[in-house]
Amino acid sequence: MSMKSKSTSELKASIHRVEEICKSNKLGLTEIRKQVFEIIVKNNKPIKAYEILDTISNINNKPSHPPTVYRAIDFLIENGFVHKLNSINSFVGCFHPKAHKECYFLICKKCNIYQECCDDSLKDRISKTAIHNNFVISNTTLEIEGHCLDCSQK
Amino acid sequence: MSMKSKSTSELKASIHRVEEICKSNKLGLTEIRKQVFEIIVKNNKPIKAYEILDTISNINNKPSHPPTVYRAIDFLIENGFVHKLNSINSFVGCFHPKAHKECYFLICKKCNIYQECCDDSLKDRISKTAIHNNFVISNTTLEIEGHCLDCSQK
DNA sequence: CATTGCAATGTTATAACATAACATATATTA
DNA sequence: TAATATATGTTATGTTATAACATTGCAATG
Ligand SMILES: [Zn+2]
Ligand SMILES: [Zn+2]
Ligand SMILES: [Zn+2]
Ligand SMILES: [Zn+2]
Repeated sequence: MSMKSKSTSELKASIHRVEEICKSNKLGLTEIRKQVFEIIVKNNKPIKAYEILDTISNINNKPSHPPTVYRAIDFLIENGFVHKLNSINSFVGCFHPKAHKECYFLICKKCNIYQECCDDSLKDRISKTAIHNNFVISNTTLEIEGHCLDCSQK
Repeated sequence: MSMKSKSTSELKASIHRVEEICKSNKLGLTEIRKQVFEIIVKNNKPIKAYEILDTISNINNKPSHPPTVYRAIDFLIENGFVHKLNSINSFVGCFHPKAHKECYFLICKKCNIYQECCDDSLKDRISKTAIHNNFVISNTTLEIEGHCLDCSQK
């Protein structure tokens, strides 16, 4: 599996999926929340909150403020549509929302492309480590930084 | 293995170990760097940069500034004596510096105690995931948040 | 023993990331 | 419609981290 960016149809499907989930779960996918989600997924790479802020300000031709963006992000994260990458203070779209609670990531330091890598074997291994330490997991941050195939060949 | 805090003798050993490593590797363990390391390891729990700043200002009876603390932290991280927990913007001491490049963590959200959990099986699993994705790892953030045994029983 | 170079620290300012608090608007629903 | 809840606007501020440049102290070189 290479770390290519998403195709237009994948993006559209992803947006549509979020709309459907919101509809069937009676979640208010407001204009702002939808805009923020689209900005994040269409970016292909992890995006920063203030980049989203600039983008949304440009789109709407009027300045938005940090709380607007952070609130939308909070909504999207709470519902599993977006993840925060703590190691780089950035946000990415989830391409399999509701599939599982946690997602793990590969992040290329060179081209900034990222990839979700949520194998079960990894999940199991983390789970076993927790059990071995009598620890009850509530959430996991796994962010693997390095170089993707393309970038390590250059 | 429970998540108890370190004993006084463990702390002393940890500080002594860093001194020895610096001596034999000709690393300048200056007064400030030593102070910051001691503040971090003696804290037992993840500590924030500005808490270190306050502590060091009190100890020396004169105000220190952010760059002073961040520079010391950088030195300590570079040499593997301290880790940053990205999920909580905090710093912890390493109790087996140079043993391996990456450390993984269990962090109790209730009592804030943390535990390094660097099993090889976990490392291998992460390594396999990277290989499977043709990805070359440079550094890994694995932070498992939840509740320790004591806190989940309360 | 200058002088030069370098590593570390001091200092000031500001950048980057995030939230508090309260006002206003918009949508539900009684 | 009135009451309630949900979402957004707005201002200000809190928190985390770094840039940039001055100063110090110490050791290598001539
Ligand atoms: Zn995901
Ligand atoms: Zn790449
Ligand atoms: Zn460690
Ligand atoms: Zn605990």
